[in-house]
Amino acid sequence: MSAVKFKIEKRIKGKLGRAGVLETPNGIIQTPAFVVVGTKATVKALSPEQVKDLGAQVVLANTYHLYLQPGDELVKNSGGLGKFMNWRGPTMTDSGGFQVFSLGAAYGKEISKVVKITDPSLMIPERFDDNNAPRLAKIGQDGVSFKSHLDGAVHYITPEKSIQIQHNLGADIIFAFDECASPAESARYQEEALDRTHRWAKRCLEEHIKLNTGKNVALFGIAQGGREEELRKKSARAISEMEVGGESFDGFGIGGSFAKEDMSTAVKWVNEILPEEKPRHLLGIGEPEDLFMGVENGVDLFDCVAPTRIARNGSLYTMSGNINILNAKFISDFSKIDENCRCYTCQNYTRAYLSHLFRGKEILANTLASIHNLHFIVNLVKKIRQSILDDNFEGFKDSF
RNA sequence: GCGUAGGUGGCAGAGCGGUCAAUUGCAUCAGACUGUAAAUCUGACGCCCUAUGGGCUACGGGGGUUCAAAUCCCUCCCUACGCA
Repeated sequence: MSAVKFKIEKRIKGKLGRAGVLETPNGIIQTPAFVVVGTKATVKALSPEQVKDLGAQVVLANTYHLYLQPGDELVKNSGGLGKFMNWRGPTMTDSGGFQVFSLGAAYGKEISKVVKITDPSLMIPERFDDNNAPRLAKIGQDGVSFKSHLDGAVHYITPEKSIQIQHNLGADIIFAFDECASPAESARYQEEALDRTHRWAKRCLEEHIKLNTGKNVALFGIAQGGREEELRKKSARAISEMEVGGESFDGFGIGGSFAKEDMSTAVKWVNEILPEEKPRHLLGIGEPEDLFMGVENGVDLFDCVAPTRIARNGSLYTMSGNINILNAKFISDFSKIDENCRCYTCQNYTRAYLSHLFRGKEILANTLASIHNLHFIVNLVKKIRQSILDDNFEGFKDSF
């Protein structure tokens, strides 16, 4: 029996998209939904009340970060992630799999999970010095050794360890420990990494079943496969069919790197295979246009650091594109960030004031900007959901 | 009035004969950011042009020494501190 209940309420005709309800022990999530990222058990610059008020339903924290600081045992002793950070609602934790990438192959390089260069041969310079390039995460026999970015201490994380940590953190939904392979890696490596992720997924499931007796935690498996159709489909099949003693994953994450152009096809390949009665989470994706793409292709959950990160750097979402509030033209612009926005920031402050706060490096700038961007994204997904219920997804998408 | 230390690009502050249109920080002007190494990072920043090159004007003002001066000398102006 699954720890979470997922019910599909309505589908987009002729597409994979759907609107549903995901029930967790700590509350329900109306999907599609945007999961707000609170890596270190805090949504940067915001109080949980502010996160709630802007419309967020669920937050996602990170295994690697909380394991290093303050430690998963401490979070457990405090009563669990939700209690610890005073978030009354559903919670999730990522497994640390992304850090295998961000602190490993991507460390010190200009590669991220959304690829700019679509010709793989042009990316070879990024991998030529793989063995010499400094990195904080190295893949070992049956796990990954992380050199802490905080103090340099080495920690070996295995799939079992990640699951143990996540059970200690105590979120409602946890993820399998995977390898988010760099898009700059060769085809052969992608295949190797995929097999490794599958082996790890099995071990995660085994460990989870062991630890979940008498508990009610949901484990999502992660489909990888980079940009290759064959690998994507292979992974979707492997993860959805994976079973240990009759038990399988409660839902799925779609991980790995994409190019903007082929993100939709990649997501489609995967979601056509994943069992439709279980929820799917597109990991780390969440620019406005990506949300339509994801929902249309069957994604139920998104998370992304972009809204909060770019907010702290002065970029703000508007219906007519991003603005950089630090630009000189906003110094004495007394209009709202976005004319029709109903967020707390737009209801009470002007662009000129935000401009002033950013220029003065006032911490309130981060708070007000984060509220606006999160409100924009969280509510955009809510509107998309409503459009599905109203049989008007295409219409809403076009109007946006 | 005398003595001492100084006057350098928006600000602070290096440089003390050629490699100086001038280190660096801040400010300014842009850009980037997609499972958070992130309140971070990158670029531009005297003027002009046929612009990975060329020209012009510049280190308080004026004059001088030198092949060559932000750097040395003279003089004037200004600032800070000390003494009358």
